[in-house]
Amino acid sequence: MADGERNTVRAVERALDILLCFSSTEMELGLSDIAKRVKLHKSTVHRLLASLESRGFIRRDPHTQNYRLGWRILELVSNVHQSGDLSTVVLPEMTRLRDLLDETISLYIRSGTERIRIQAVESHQPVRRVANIGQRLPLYVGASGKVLLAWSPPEVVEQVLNDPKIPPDLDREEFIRQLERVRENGYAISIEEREAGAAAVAAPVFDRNGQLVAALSVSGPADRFTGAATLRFAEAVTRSAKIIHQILTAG
Amino acid sequence: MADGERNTVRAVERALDILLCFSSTEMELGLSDIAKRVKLHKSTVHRLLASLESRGFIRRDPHTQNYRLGWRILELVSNVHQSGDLSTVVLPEMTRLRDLLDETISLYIRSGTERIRIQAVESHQPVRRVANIGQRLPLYVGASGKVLLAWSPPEVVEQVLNDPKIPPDLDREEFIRQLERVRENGYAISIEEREAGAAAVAAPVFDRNGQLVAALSVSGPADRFTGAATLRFAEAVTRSAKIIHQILTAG
DNA sequence: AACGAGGTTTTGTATAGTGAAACACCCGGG
DNA sequence: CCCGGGTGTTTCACTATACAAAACCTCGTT
Repeated sequence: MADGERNTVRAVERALDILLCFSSTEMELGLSDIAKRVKLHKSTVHRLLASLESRGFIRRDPHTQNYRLGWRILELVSNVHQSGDLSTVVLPEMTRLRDLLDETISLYIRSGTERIRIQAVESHQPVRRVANIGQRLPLYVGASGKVLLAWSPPEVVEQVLNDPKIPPDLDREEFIRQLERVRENGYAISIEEREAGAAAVAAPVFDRNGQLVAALSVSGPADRFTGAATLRFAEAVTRSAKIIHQILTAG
Repeated sequence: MADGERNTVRAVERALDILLCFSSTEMELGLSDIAKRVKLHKSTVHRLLASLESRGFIRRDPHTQNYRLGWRILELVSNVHQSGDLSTVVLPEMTRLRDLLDETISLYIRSGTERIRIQAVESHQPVRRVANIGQRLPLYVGASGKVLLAWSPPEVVEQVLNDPKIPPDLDREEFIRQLERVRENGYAISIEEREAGAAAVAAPVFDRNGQLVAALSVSGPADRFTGAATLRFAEAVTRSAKIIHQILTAG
């Protein structure tokens, strides 16, 4: 349904692709910039931008006249999270876990062949893992990715391993064995696997029906994720995942 | 340019109107619901929703199959505010003011004939003003609205007073006199003007060129906004507005 | 069974969306 | 001065994309 190839409106998809140009670190973009990124003619982009601007999703910076995200996004964001939602319900326990470990706590869900960080509580330490809510990351790398795959149906693992973006040298059988190990351990560890200098430990969060709903992770600089600390993190994150499961079961 | 009547793409505007159905308190909506709200045929709405879903702006709740805002909004929101931005720069001072007064502090900008709350720090009190970032409100009512108009060009005041949404019984001359009074005082007070039980005091924030950029307001339950307290709030909010002006001038 | 509610699919058509070109403006260099 | 390169804005001929209506499907209720 949501594969984007059927029964959709091309003009709308193009406009949304323009909007997504602003989801990276770029703050302001000019018309030609955007046209290059989305590979459309300038005049088409100009019109699509005018449409986005007409509804407040895009605005023009008063000084530079470059395009920026509009305030309308703010208006919507309070409705993405809502009470009773997973991302809201888990926040107190994530905050408690952050206070216990003083590392950055993130909650990921799987969306297709990616994971999305839908909630985060950052460490207070000067050197910490920065955690942008909404960020999308691969599933085939990192502790949380492995947790999300370890408890997903085999078709999902297959789909991920068939993703063209996957490194050609990834050993499928070794990867499957890793997922088995994650299931046995009940958590996953990654040391500088996705990003140099960064490490994480993640545990699965199950809902009231025993279905995987999210991965809870603690992440930070790799030099703080060694031997005894890693085990301590694993215990704590696993315990919190169970507490969240109880909350979801009771709620 | 951004009046939405020229050189825009109708399909895109329609899709965005659908997205805006979710900006009120509605969390989930069905196809027929949405079609009624935007006054389009079901099949059109179905296609537009599929387009929004293809890019992650809309998702379907796994249990109810109703439509909800997608996670993509989260991904964008971190780019609406950015360091160096007004809404980011003022946050420490707003937090300090909230801690001083223990009332909700908001920052509004004018956008056309409306005001938008672009930043907020809520009171800790059990009964407090709730402040949703991104909310749009009229300019012709409320302390912040009057502040934003009092320092706007006359054409803007004219435009606002000609807005069809304005109450027919609004006394234009009295309103103009109120704006003059606001300019003399250097702040505005509103008691149960926009909303029963709620009151606010607001002061103007100027940029380095002496141009009005925002209104800083303190708001809460009306019964806490009486005589001496109101004056105290006025002094404090005006002082903070000046501090913000200094920050903007220095930065 | 019929009916009404919800959502999904199909289809003919005309108009809405498109891209290319022209235009406007700015800047820097010769 | 002209030229070229960059930015953004406007116009217009053309056609295929977006549309709405109808049909269809499922489910629950009477």
